[in-house]
Amino acid sequence: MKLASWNVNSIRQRLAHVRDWLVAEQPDVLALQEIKCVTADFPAAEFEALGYHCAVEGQKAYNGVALLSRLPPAAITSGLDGFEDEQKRVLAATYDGVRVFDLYVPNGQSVGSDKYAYKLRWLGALRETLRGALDQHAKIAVVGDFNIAPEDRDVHDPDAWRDQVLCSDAERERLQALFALGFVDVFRRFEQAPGAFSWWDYRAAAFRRNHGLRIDLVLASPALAAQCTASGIDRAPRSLGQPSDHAPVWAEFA
DNA sequence: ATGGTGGCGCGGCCA
Repeated sequence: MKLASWNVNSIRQRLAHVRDWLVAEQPDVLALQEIKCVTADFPAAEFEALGYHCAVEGQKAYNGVALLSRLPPAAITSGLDGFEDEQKRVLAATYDGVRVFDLYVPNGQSVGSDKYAYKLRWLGALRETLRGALDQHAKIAVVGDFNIAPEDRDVHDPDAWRDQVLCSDAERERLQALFALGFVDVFRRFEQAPGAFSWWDYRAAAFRRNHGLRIDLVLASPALAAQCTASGIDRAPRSLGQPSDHAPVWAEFA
């Protein structure tokens, strides 16, 4: 099973890129974030024509997540347990016994802001949701835009980013709390070249200079991580015209 | 350089 995740920054603007990538890479599941449209406006028919099922949690203008899959989704849920939220950031479904969570973690804006406090609360609720899910499912994948660079090697200039949002200790501790549940950042299970990032700011020629962060992750529960055979980041779509600011990330499971 | 670019939707917010 090949699982992938891509923050597309508007599915309506990125439809051609996503369609081309699906045809080329044939993932079994592609989790999308920042679709930036209501569910009724999601171009489901375009993906169904390629043989993909769609589960969509849309929102006007901001956020929004969707799951595209070869198999039909089972047991679709949205949101975090016990966390009321207007913002559509979480969608989960089960495929062939694998529970897949698609996340668009809050950005947090800046350390100390109201949005940062919301991000930390949200990550606390995520931890509780995943702890509960582990009681129900052995094989869980948690994929998406985590808006946290796990370590300094995931940051092009760690000193410049020190204590900034996406890199602060409190955010990294919340991510470590997921690892403490047994989840594994499968990308790091494999040999990777340095400077492997998944997001580059649109400004200041950041992609050309590889001024990026690795903030898009595939986490796997212990039983699923044991089946992981490969993981990577596909930089190619980021170099196309009118790209998303994120690249797709993927992992394969036996 | 207190900037820069991009999306939504049409002024300002968000990333």
